[in-house]
Amino acid sequence: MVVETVPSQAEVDQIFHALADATRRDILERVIGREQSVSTLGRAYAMSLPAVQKHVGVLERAGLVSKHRAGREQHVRAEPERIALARELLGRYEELWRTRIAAMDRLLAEDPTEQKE
Amino acid sequence: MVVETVPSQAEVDQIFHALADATRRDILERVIGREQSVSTLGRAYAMSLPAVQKHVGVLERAGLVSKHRAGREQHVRAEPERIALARELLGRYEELWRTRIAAMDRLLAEDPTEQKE
DNA sequence: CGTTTCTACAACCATCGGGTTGCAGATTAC
DNA sequence: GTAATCTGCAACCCGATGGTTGTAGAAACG
Repeated sequence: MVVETVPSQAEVDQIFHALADATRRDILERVIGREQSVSTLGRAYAMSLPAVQKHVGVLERAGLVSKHRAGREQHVRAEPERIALARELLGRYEELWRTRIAAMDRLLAEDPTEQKE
Repeated sequence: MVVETVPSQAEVDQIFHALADATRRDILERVIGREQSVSTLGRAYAMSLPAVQKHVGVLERAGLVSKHRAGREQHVRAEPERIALARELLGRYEELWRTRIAAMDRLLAEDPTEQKE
């Protein structure tokens, strides 16, 4: 069963903004289905650790990952439901597209001379 | 049949960045299945026309809309395939998630004492 | 023709984004 | 206790973004 909560525009902004960076998408890929510590992630990229921390922070605020402390290290975990939500949002556009196209076809079939404004 | 072209990271950046703004998402919604001129779009928002033009430009560079001149006015049209592409990209994450989870389950079933590094 | 409308582009400004370095707190290892 | 590791945060730099105003070209209307 699909969760029916409608996220705010600001939340949607955050989700897509978080996805609009190759490093963040790569981090997301790495932690899907297998948690990784922040420092482990940090070693994977040619940038400073604070930079990676910031990326994780952006993903976390978007709800795409969550952090869980395990001793002195912090584990990053993907949140698949949030990813699914983003996909559903895009699905709405496609649904809207089909609806509009269908409506247009129906209109043309009913009365080819009329123009809907 | 699904088009199998793999977009560059920069293209994916552009696509998600274009989607990370409420005004742009609204523009996209408006032009799905029904073209609209730039000035018509401009009248719909509480901002200057150049601002709306810029938003359309961002959507256009991301491939989510295209512009077509009709006399003196320019019509903006949504590109549903590009939206579908974005959705498929997110679908890859979910697929990866299922794959990883399945692999983990299989590993645990085969040898519960071993820990994969 | 002149006027209006639709569009485009340049310049400017404030804010944000992604990167850096440096410092400090907690936890683990020795 | 001391040292090493993992993390977090603040300050800073610079390029990109999102908005503005102003100017100008091209097409439609009178």
